[in-house]
Amino acid sequence: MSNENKLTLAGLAKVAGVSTSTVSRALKDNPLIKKETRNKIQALAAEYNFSLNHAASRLRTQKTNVVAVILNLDDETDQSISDPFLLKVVGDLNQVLNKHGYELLLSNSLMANDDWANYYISSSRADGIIVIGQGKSTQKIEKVAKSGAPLVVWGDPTTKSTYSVVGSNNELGCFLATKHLIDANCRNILFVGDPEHAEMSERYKGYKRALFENKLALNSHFTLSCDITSKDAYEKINDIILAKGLFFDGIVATSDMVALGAMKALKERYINIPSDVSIVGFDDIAMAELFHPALTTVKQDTKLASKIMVEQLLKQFEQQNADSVVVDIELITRKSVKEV
Amino acid sequence: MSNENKLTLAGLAKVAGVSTSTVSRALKDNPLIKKETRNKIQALAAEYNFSLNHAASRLRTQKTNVVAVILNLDDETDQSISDPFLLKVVGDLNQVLNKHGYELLLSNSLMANDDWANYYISSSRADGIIVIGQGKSTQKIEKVAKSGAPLVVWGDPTTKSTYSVVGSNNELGCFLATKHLIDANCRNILFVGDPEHAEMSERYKGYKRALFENKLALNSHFTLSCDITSKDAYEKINDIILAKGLFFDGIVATSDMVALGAMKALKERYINIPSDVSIVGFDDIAMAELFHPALTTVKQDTKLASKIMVEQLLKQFEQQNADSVVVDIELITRKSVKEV
DNA sequence: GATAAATTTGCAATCGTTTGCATTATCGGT
DNA sequence: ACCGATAATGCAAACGATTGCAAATTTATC
Repeated sequence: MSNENKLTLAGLAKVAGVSTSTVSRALKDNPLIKKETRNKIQALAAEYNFSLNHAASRLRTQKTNVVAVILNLDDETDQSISDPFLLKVVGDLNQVLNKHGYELLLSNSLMANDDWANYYISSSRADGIIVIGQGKSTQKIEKVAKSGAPLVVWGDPTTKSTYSVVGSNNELGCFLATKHLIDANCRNILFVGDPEHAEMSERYKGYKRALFENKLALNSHFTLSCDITSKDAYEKINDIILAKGLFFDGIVATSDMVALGAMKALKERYINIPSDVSIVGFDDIAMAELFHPALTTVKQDTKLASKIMVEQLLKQFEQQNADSVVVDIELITRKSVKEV
Repeated sequence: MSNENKLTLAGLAKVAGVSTSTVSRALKDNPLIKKETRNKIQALAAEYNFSLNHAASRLRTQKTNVVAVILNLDDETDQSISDPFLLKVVGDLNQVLNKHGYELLLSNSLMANDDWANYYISSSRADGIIVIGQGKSTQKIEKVAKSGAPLVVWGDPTTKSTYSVVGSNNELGCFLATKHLIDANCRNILFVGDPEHAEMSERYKGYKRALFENKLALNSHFTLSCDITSKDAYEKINDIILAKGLFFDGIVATSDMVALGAMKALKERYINIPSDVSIVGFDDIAMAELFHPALTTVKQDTKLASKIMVEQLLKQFEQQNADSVVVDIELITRKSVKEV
């Protein structure tokens, strides 16, 4: 309504009969100001429904209290932006950031130009950047790192980097997953995922190590490259069965969505899970246990991870430097792997 | 790195040998400035990696180019914030907003105080507000509406309101869903959802109308009140079967997550879907077709809805007023309802 | 070549808070 | 009642971009 005559600090000061400095301090409960004056002004502010102009304080303090969260997507497919796992991370981050008094500015890599530091930090839209996903190329991320902007990346923390990466131990996770299949007597294990993608390539290593340590041959036919979407997984599994028949008895999927897509393809061909083919996913999204059979998967603790990411970012706000940190993963055994 | 001597408009002006006004206009490609001057300055800006201080322009122009998106959650459970449907809407909104040059500030109703208009608009953190979900109480929303702030709500558009609501025709959606079950010869149809929740209560009406028009009795035993989470649905279905046995042959679920939770409970008891119990969901989340059996559900077109929501908001930025608009729903028949 | 008209550019105030420093009020002690 | 110390407040200069209006430059006209 009456937006044209919005009450400002100066206006409130006049009402209170004091200077703007006093009001400013009083509202921040600054002990420089006498207790009763503070109370009086705070009461007045409440009464008049006063709210600070945040744009002005940003300009003055050079602090935005905003963190930009960038969903780093490889391809322009709409699919990937709807991966429940990524969105879950966003939701969790939002909770934690809010708790620390920061707001979350959501972006995806398709938007905004390539110079993230410039766009978000220099232009003072945000105080720091959290990138979700390393993607296939870490070029843009490294550019941010080089600029010195506060930065935390959700990705693979075990690979050396100049910036703080927090994430699960992907190699270990996939090693455990593969090992679990081997223990269940699977001998022909398909790896379904995108080995070129940073995090996924670590998972691929884990897969290979498990095979190697168990003296199973690594056969390139058992690497099925596909996007990290259920749709693509569904199609690729369909195709490969059509082309080569059912030549595998286990699947390591690089994400739950991939696993679910694969399961759908199998079910449609009346291939039983887990007796014909065992499968293990990655992420442990909410849906995993709702599926039939309930999906055995490697759980990534997004809640804890979000907490850590924010902590690492806050450290950088205080000029401290922040290392990479690996978040524990856990194999959740359900029903999609046959029992021995 | 060199954050202390960040290049400002004035700095760039000095380099270019012109005034700040000229630079400011040149960067905006203002035709007031001679074409070659514009080019020269733009080139210089690129060379020096210049970026405007957005906080300053906000203050000056009183425009933030930010839209606050509030996830309006009823309960403090973490579950609901991870409902893939809601997050999908956020993702879609982000795409559309970006396309129009706006950024998305994500919030949930638990954060921020109760006076959203004050917090976001008066304090100039955002130019407008999009609320996702009407929740059980529309009090906070009405407060925003009363303040005159640009506002669009995702909810039930068929109920009268003073603000712009965009959403599906929930009554019709659930009517069709129920009708579909009746056509499949279901006679004892359970409604699973929260009739006190704004949108859900409309769905409840649709359910009741379908029963009524088909001369089926409405029995309060067939209304199963539960939260909009798979977990709660799972438990409630479990409980009710334990208490009363399998006294129903159809389920109308108010969301896909609820449907999935219910299906899990049924499957665990070896109740066949759809031959023993048919079920239809609401939303059509990505997972719906991956399930086994693939879930028949009422599709809400989030992409289109997001586009419309943003349009309605932009209208308000131009002082035009924006009506509520209903987005078409569609019954997607898959495999969770028995065929006749 | 002088003047009017059109095109470019610059001046300076403004947006609303914050904060170092100066100033004024208050208080205890003698 | 006076003085120094301490507490409480106010002054005024930033922060950096935008924009109405004035000024300067160029172009057109006779």
